[in-house]
Amino acid sequence: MAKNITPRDKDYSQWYQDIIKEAGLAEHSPVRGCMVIKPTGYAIWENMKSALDEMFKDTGHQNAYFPLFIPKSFLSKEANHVEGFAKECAVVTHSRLISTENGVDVDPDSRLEEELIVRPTSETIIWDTYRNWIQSYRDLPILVNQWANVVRWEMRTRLFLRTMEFLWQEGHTAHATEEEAVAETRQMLEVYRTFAEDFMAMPVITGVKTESERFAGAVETYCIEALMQDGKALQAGTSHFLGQNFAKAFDCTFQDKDGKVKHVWATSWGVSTRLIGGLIMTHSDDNGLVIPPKIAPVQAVIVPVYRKDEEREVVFEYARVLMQELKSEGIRVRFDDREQFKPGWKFAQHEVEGIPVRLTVGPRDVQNEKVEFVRRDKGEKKLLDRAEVTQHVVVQLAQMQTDLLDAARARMKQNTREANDYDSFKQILDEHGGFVYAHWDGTSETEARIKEETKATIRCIPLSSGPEGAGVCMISGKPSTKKVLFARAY
RNA sequence: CGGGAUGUAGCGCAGUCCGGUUAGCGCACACGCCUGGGGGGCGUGGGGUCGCAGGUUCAAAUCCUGUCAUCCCGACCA
Repeated sequence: MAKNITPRDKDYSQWYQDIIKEAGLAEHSPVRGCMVIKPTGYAIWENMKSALDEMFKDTGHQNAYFPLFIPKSFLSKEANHVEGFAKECAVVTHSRLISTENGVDVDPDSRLEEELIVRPTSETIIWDTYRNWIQSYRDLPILVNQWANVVRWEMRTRLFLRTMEFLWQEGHTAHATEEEAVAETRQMLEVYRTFAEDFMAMPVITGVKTESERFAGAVETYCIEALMQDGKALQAGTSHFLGQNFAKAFDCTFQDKDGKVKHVWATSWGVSTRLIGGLIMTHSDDNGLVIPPKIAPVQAVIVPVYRKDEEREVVFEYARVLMQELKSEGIRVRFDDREQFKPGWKFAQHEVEGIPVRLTVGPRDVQNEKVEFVRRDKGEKKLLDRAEVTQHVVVQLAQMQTDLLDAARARMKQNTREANDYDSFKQILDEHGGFVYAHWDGTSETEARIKEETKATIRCIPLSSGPEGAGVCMISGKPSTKKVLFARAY
């Protein structure tokens, strides 16, 4: 039905790229692995951003901004951190260009005394800064977030899911006690879970990462894991308890109430534009993008239908009054009065773009005081009395929001299975993909072997969901207190 | 970074194997008329250094070398 969109069952990866292109979310830049986020894609990000930002403020955080460039020496201070990021850093070595016959070249005389690293994440520069902000327990906690871009030199990239430069937010907090820092880590994980479910309509499993999947430099990494339509998992957000690792590396101490000098306890947490990829792969269909109303840049579009100029006039008037009425209810509405496109073309295009609600008005409707209503996720047309339109739209936008979450939850449930031995584990992965709960002995050797043999990784050790009960590891037969969550992942 | 594929108008493609008029088609775009409740019709137009750089040749989209980018599969990662 939709031109230019490859059906999911034919080629899921191609479908994903087609959606991004046809819905006008982003495109490739001339530089490998980077993307241009187009206005529609950026509007989605802005909506996500403002919802999250409000949640951060509500939990006591403030925004600040730290620089893009980090002195090379900073990266070497926390051993695990260095090791984790060393292989994917962009390095600035020179500060000038000179004109040549063929254009420009790097001026060899402009070599920097200390090279600069384009931040892959900001822990180091932030902790170097916090050291100066903190002297006493009275200076704590520091609850700061920043919205920024970061660069990680990736081998293989995919629009939104993994790009060399991406947009994100990174929260960095400093606390006087371990308990407080852990509570902060858990609190922000909960913020992410709430955001994913309430705004993105994307159900997630919360849990703890294993040592091998842990953030470089963290003591514990918590995460939200989502399940995409093709049965692959997506890490959608992380919240790290950093212990005193960075405080020690950057000599960040405070004098406590008891007069003793102690190292500060830290957290960091982030979500990125990767979430947009998750959003696409959670709800969209073969006709194009489907996005929850709370995140949709345009929530309702009005399409006029007319033949003659007289009809055009009355239909436009009817539509404009309706638009104002919807606007006054706080609905993001667009009146598609473009002359160059036919109604049928507009219908198809709005579906590709994922506008949640479409209202069609023609001469017949003006005559009969009706409006045609269609919801993007349902597709059925419904003729409404003019008087009930606005209320209906308000109700249906809210309903669509919960319907999308319910549908995604049902799909997650349907694609979550338990394996009690390694053979059935492999069989489930090959036949269905999805989430698989299984017993694991807790060793990284076993984890590595499973990954090697099946491509599945431990997504997390679930916090509150999933099957309870002890058993034995499907590989080693050693005791396991609880099943952990496996999947092949993006 | 290894293996494979691709790059020709804004988009999708043919032409490349086997070099030879003015590089073609569909959609989109501009203009006109008919149209308009699910991607309309007819007509007339505009738009290309064939990814880029070298080379072979009387002659290169086509052959050779290099390079950049994209996609898929691996290794690495949010």
